[in-house]
Amino acid sequence: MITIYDIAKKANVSAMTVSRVINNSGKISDATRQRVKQVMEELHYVPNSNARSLVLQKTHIISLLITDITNPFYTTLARGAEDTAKRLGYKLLFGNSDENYAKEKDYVDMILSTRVDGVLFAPTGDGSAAHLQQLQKHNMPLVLLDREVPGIQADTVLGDSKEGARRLVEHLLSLGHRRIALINGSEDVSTARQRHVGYKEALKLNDVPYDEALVLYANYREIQNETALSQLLHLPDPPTAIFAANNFLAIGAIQGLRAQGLQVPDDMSVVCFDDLGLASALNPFLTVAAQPAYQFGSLGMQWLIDRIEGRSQDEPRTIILPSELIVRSSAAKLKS
Amino acid sequence: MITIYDIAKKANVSAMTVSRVINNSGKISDATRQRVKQVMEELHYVPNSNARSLVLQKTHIISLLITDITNPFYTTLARGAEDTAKRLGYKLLFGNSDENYAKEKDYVDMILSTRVDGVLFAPTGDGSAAHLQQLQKHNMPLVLLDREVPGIQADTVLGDSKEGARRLVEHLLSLGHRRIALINGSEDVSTARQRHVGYKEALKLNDVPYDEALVLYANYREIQNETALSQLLHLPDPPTAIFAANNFLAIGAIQGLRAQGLQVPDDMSVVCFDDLGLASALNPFLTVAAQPAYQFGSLGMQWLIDRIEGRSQDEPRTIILPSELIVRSSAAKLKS
DNA sequence: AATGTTAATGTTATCGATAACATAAAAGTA
DNA sequence: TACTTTTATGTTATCGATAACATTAACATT
Repeated sequence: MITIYDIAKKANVSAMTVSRVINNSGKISDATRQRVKQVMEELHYVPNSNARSLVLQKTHIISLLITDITNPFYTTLARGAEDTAKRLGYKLLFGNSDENYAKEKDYVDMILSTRVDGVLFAPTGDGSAAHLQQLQKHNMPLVLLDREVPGIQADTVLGDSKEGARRLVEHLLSLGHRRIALINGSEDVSTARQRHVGYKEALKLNDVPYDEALVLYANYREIQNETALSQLLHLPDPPTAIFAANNFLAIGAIQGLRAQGLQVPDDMSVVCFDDLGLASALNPFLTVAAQPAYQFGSLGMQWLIDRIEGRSQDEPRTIILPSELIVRSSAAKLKS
Repeated sequence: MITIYDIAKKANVSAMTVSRVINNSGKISDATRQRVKQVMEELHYVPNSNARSLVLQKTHIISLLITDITNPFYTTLARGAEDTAKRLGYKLLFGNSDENYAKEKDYVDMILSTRVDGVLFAPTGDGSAAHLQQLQKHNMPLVLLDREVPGIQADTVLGDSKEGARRLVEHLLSLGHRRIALINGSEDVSTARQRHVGYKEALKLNDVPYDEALVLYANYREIQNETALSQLLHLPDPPTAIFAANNFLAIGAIQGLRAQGLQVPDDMSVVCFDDLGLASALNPFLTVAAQPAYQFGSLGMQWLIDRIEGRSQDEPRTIILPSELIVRSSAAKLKS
């Protein structure tokens, strides 16, 4: 590989002069600048950012860790993060934890050893606390996305899980449903807990009794969950509607219902959190609380870079982004 | 940040000894090994991979460049690439060119300056040749994904665009359609050209005349293309079926048809390349030629690492992965 | 006992860049 | 003219790790 020394020799200057040309720093005569630039062109010189990072103590790389690259919520978020990073002169080192603490830990080690400038972190769940502490111990600038983690103080971009859940459930209530099941993510994840709270609130506000038997905790990625579903369907007084805590759970539920010969929304209404990207474009079917995924990424990245570049207050900021209730056709009036 | 020198001082050894402990190289007494390890734990030492890369001339980073992070084909591919990279001890530096040559160029510069060990490259189109040449000039190990680029010799993982197209069109022909439109990606992209060839072949084999007016070249990401569509619909003898060259184009077409009050498949049959991920799970509607996206990524990564680690022959390999025709309900028998 | 081996550790140079300090030549000033 | 200032460039040390080459000390061999 070509180094500044190769350039320096061929242009008859010192390496330092080459460095100055590259960085446009110091004073250089036009003649040498031209000459150096020409040699760089000729030899197709590309600076070695490892060497540069070593002296500058700055990589201009930001790590983005998400939990599921196949979920449109996260890919849209990633796009927001990427666009903003690029605009502000940072590269993205990308990781996918797969909702798996062991993978997440590996990525955290990688992040630290790569000496990235900061991390956009969508935690797997409360168990991410150890990993986040590790990052903070090393003073790694950090912004949390989508999920809070008890015990961790950091800039955080959240969605309005409670409020969104309340509105989805109230939508079902307004359609006449009284037996509404909640198929939730893991109890270990803040959004799942908040959606549960919103669900209870909606029931309470409308004087509908809360029934523990209608609430299931699964895993946000568990597309198929036959047992959970048939458990609900075999209750003495089964639900007439399902509130799924995210898009994958909703699809899993709908597939399960179909497998049992039940139609949505005729035999069962279904609503959920998070829109479906392409799927909704093709077939506007699911009634959802759509979160501003792109904004999660772009705002989070903005905040992170603010911190990296010292433009932030000391105390962490938190924002709760509103979601939008999109009423489509997967939930229908209760047949009396 | 803690360095090996901090460890060395506290453990009363030289930096070299610490390095030996870290890398398990050379001979070290159990006593010192223990002591050094303990100090590393205490100080939460994490090696600086920039420094390491500088001496070793190896980053253990592989760059993955895709053209559209919101397309399920590419996210699934990314997953395959990531899983394989991780298994073989490499990290992923991720980039999204957005089907945009300028962005692609920026990423190529980034790739070179980061001194990654290799690149998995899904090119934007024939215009990527310049970027690929730049990489090859620097001897960067390279595997091309999904699209070939004229003039570039490299390991390449392709889908069977021609064959897949032929089968999709023959499926439409078998349903009685004779006027079949092709809404294609840009002529600048090898897959679009191959799909065009497959389309023509199918017609020829079945003695259906080829009509230029039925063939449109768009852009793989152009979800909405009203003019193109109405152009087709206003032909003297309009098509009864559409073969869209990828999933996005199909969705765009279907949306456009709906906007005109036309139903799929009743008023128009639609088939396309590439499955839809979630969308198909929710609503098995589109008849598609599904490509093994995960395998694109995992095989490509495998090949790339083979090259990086010197386990490959000199001459480039090419593989063409078959696609699977999934017949669903978006294409129906022609009403006579 | 003298010498050769081996095991365990240390020293120095290096990767490719930049910061900080140094210097020579040109230009400005008294 | 002598001296200061400015401009353009060069030298050396440094970032944090590892390779290659020392150097001890302990042990084996004749």
